[in-house]
This record gives sequence, structure tokens and C-alpha cells, in this order.
Amino acid sequence: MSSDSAKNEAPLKKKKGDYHHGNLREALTQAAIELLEAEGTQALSLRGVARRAGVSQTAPYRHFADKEALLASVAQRGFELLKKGQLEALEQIDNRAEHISEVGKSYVRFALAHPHILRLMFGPDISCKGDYPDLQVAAGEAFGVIQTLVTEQLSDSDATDTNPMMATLGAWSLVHGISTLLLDGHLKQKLESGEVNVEQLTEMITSIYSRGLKT
Amino acid sequence: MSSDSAKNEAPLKKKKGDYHHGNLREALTQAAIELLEAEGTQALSLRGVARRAGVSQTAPYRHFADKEALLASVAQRGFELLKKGQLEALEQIDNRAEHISEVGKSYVRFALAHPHILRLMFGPDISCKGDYPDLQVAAGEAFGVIQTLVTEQLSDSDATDTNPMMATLGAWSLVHGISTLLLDGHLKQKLESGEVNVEQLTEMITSIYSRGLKT
DNA sequence: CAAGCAATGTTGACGGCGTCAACAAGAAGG
DNA sequence: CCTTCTTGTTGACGCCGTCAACATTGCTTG
Repeated sequence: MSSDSAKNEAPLKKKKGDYHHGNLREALTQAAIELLEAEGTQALSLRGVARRAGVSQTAPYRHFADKEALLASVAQRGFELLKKGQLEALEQIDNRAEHISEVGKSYVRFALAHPHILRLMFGPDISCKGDYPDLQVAAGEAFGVIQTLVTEQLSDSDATDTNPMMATLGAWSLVHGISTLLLDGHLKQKLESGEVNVEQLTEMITSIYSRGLKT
Repeated sequence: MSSDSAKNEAPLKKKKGDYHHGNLREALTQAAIELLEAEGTQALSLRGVARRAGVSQTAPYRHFADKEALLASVAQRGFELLKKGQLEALEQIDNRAEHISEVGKSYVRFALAHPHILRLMFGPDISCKGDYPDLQVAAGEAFGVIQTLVTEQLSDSDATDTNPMMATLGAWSLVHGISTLLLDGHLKQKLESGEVNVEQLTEMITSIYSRGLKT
């Protein structure tokens, strides 16, 4: 979005001696993402985030109601990034029939690239997602990408008795299930036994589902 | 395994004045399950578990290396319970073609009945599952049930080019994805918009996948 | 049956955490 | 310049997981 201009109006690190930071909310979110990707959810503390941003332990409370609110901000970034990845993956494929597999693979790719963020986006660390409207909007938009694809695929086929929303939820469940099982290490050993890599697995599985949509 | 005999050799609550408990490992696991189901992972503390079992805060360390080891014990129970539910669901259905949907529904039922335990079973709270052999065995057995079903279904059809292991992983991903998305509240609002309940959704989606297996 | 030893439970302490109340420094507007 | 609001700091509280040191109990072996 915004590249740093010459004036440097939004410092991400506080300069020593400055009492006011200038853009602490953004800096905290960024610091949280970095710590999260490096250490995981368990190791992510509000105090640690504050330290990394160079402020005192209670400074975050001027910008976030509590730790969960900061996590929600991170999760929102996650959904935005996920949507972006999906759209980019789609741009490169013309054949409509391959769209579902392609967006599935980009979903899995995102999960493997940002495991901790994905868990934050979906897990229980943010107990009530309804409390964060921005987060809900971002999540809804990412879902919308899948929804469009599945609906297209259905209208291309002759399966008029299949509810588009239900079919979408199925596709989402499928790629989400692959992703979370992968992250938690439940698929790794089984993949090795079949000499198949993750991309191939995703391709196979989404194909099976996609085939089921056409009848 | 061992049922309590007349002698009551395994008290689950320590009697006041008894220095030794007799079966603290079991009692702690049970206490952890109760607290988990009542309050969720976030609120589950080792000290709280010890309090509920009526022992001091460090007593658990005689039976578990650390908090994670206790959680692993709970997760193991979860897998055993899941497998049991799946087998029971299967017993009641003769028609082989309905088996996948049926075990899928029992998986989702388990998830809704024990959300916190399911998250423990799969989530990152137990960081390295390989460290707990009993847990891995239990997880493997629950997976085995799905594997048997999918392999049966494949051999009933004429799809000889589909790898049974990959098809199994797909089925697992599907029901696992439905379950976790449900738990985290991502499907609820979408279900309402389509006036469909959870059982129906699971039925529809597993049917789509199952159909894809037959071609 | 007694002595000793291993197993099991307790007490007290340490540092880290999330969060709150009280205070301080700077910015903004008259 | 003086007031007032925003933003950041200090210090404290009660939790947490975990460790070391100690106490109690029950089993084993002579």
C-alpha cells in the first residue's frame, strides 16, 4: 500500500528520545506478525510485542483493548493476504475448470507459508470474531473468492440440484481441512508413504471433489 | 481397560488426610477433561487441574513431565472416544455406500460435542505429537477407521486409478475441515442463510466427495 | 518385624504473563 | 501561554509454569 515517502511520516520503530511514537498501532501489529512467524502463538506475548516495538509494556493498551484485539488485527492482515494470493493464482489460469484446484493450492500454500497466522485466523485465540467488524469483512471477502469459483463451476455443469452455498462450504472445508491437518503434522508421514508431495495431494483431492460437483 | 472393582482401589478424589492419592494420574486426566469442557483451553491451567483433584500445585509433576504431557493424555482419550463413536455409527448402517457419510457425520458430531478436546487433539497445544507414542497409536487407529471405509468404497467402484491413501486423506480433510470451521463459527451464519442444519450439510458434502470417488 | 530406599506429595520461590491505576510528557487549539 | 486531550511510563496485583528442597508413605529385603 503506502511506501515510505521522503518525509518518513510513519516510523515503525520508535527513535530513542521520542516520547510519542507516531504510528504505534501499525508498528505493534507488524511486530506481532514478526514475532508470531518466528516463535508461534504460544510464545507471543503482549509484553514481547511492546518490547520489540521499543515501548513500555502497557503502551499497547492505548491502541488495543486487550491482547485479543491485537491478535484480531493480525488475523485481519492474514485474511487480506490470503485473498490477495488467491486472486493472483487465478489470474494466471485461463481454464475455468482448473480454477478450483488452483485456488485450493494457493490456500494450502498460504497455510504452509504462514502457519501461525492461519491458526490465529481460524482458531480460538480470538474467541468471538463478531467483536471485530474489520476482521469479519476481510474474512468474508476471502470466502467470496471461493464462492464465486464454485458457483461458476456449478453453472458450467448440469447439476442443478446442488445448492451453491453448500457446495462452496464443502470446497472450503476441503482445502481448510488439508491445510490444518498439514500444519499439525498429521499428513506428513502419510504423504511420504505414498511418495506424493503437497501440491499433488491438493490437486488430486480437489479434483475428486470437483468431479463430484459435475454429476 | 480396568473397571473399578469392589475394593475401590482407584479413588478419583483424594480423601482428606490421605497423603497418597492412589491414582493421581487418572484423576488429573479426568479433572483436566472436565475443566477443559467447561472453560476451554485458554482457561485450563495445571494449577487449576491440581486444585480440582485436591492436591498441591506441583503434584502433577510426579506423573507428567509438564503441562503438555497432561494435555497429550487428554488428547489420547479424545482419539479413543472418536474411534468408538465412529465404530458405533457404522454398526447401525448396513448399506456400504452410506458408510462414508455416516462416519463423517459421527466425526462432526464428536467435534460439536467436545470442541475443546478436538482442538487439543489437532491443534498446536501439543507441539510435537511424536513425543507421545500412546497418543500416536490412538490417532492412528481413528484414522484407520476412515481408511478402511474409503478403501472399501474404492474397490466397490471401478476407479482403479485413484490412490486409496490419497482418497482417504481427502475424506479425512473434508470432515475435519467441516468440523473445525463449525467450531470456530465460520459456517454458522452461512448455514442459516441456506436453512440447512449441520447433519444435512455434512451429508451433502460427503455425498459430493463420495460421488467423485466413483468415476 | 525393622531399616532403608524409592515413590509420591508439599512448601516456597523465581521469573514471566495480562492488566489496572496513577502519573508524566508532549501535541493541539484557544 | 495556558488548558486539555492524547499518548506513553511506572509500579503493582494476582495469576501462571516450573524448579529445588523437604516431608510422608509404602515396599523390599534382611
